[in-house]
Amino acid sequence: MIRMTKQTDYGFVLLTRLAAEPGIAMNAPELSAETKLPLPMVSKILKLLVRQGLLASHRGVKGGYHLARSADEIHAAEILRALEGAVALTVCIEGSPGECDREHFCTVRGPWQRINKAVFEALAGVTLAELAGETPPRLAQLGPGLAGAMARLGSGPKSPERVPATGLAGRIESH
Amino acid sequence: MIRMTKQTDYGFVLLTRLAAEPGIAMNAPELSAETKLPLPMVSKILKLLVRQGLLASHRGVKGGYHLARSADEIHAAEILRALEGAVALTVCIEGSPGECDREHFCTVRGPWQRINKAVFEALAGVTLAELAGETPPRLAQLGPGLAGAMARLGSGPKSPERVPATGLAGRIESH
DNA sequence: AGGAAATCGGACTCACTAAGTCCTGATTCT
DNA sequence: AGAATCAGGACTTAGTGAGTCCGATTTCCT
Repeated sequence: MIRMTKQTDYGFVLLTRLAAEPGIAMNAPELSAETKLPLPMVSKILKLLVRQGLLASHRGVKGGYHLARSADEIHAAEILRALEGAVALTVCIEGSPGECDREHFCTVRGPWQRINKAVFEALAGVTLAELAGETPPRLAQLGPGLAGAMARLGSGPKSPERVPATGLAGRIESH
Repeated sequence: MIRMTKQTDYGFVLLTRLAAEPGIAMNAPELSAETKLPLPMVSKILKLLVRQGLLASHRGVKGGYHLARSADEIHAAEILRALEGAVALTVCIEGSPGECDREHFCTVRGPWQRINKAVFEALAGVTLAELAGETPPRLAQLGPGLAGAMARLGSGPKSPERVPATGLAGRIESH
């Protein structure tokens, strides 16, 4: 089952939340409260996103996080790479020779590169703005909001089952 | 780092090998020897592929495995689903309502479905025949052949480092 | 100047699952 | 009948994702 990690899942939720109100900075406790994600986790991911250049931070009392760039300049592939370290299935990429012993006679190379490229382009074609776009900021603020479902998942009676974190991470049955 | 499991990686190697000589059945020890993959693992994966309908098996002394269908009727998405159980990143699929609490107000749904679809189509667009296609069967038989690189990887001085099995499983840096 | 409230960076534990092995039984050919 | 093969589990081990926590640093406010 190929799926993204919870960290990435959370990351999308956090970024989406921040993108909902451009320019406004939020700190970790605020984001944790709104998304119903555990604070240490939120903090960890925010730090990571800063290091990866997707967020900018401001320290101190009135500190917080905000998007490093406009939400329509950040696409899903970038977010995935920042959080997962990389995106897809094979190592056979044009840019990295020497990684694969089979390079010289590998017949699978071409098709896999095609697959990788298609996957990457699909991910690059979706911006954070689109992901957050239709959310009325009001809803996100008051609501269950963007990560509303997490409340239920988070408050369940100690249920460490294999429930995808936000419901984002999961699977695809053919179609 | 999103990547497929070794099991899937191995599965592709085995299927590609079988596709290289259509109609000819091979048993688990033969496949293990040619691909340099550990026999128990090979056996395990072959059994799985039979259960998933990609391979057909014949028991007994002259038993073995062969493709259940023509290699150009099997595509990568199918193989991935058979081995990974599922293919991609999100659970928000049209066919499965109720899986996600956020369904009603989820703004991320549309774009993620687009991503999922694109990924799936990329995978569905590559057939096993293409993956195996350009391999001269001769080479696969004598050669290092399709899984030749595994010899080196498998015979290394006890190195359980994070080396991708065949070099197939790995990552994509943007491009 | 000093305290409060943030972020930053890292080390750490725990649990789950992928990876791999092995054993027993069922089937088929010679 | 016997040998070779697939079938279907149970089982062990190692790696990593998930989550927590702490000390250090920076910044605002009084």
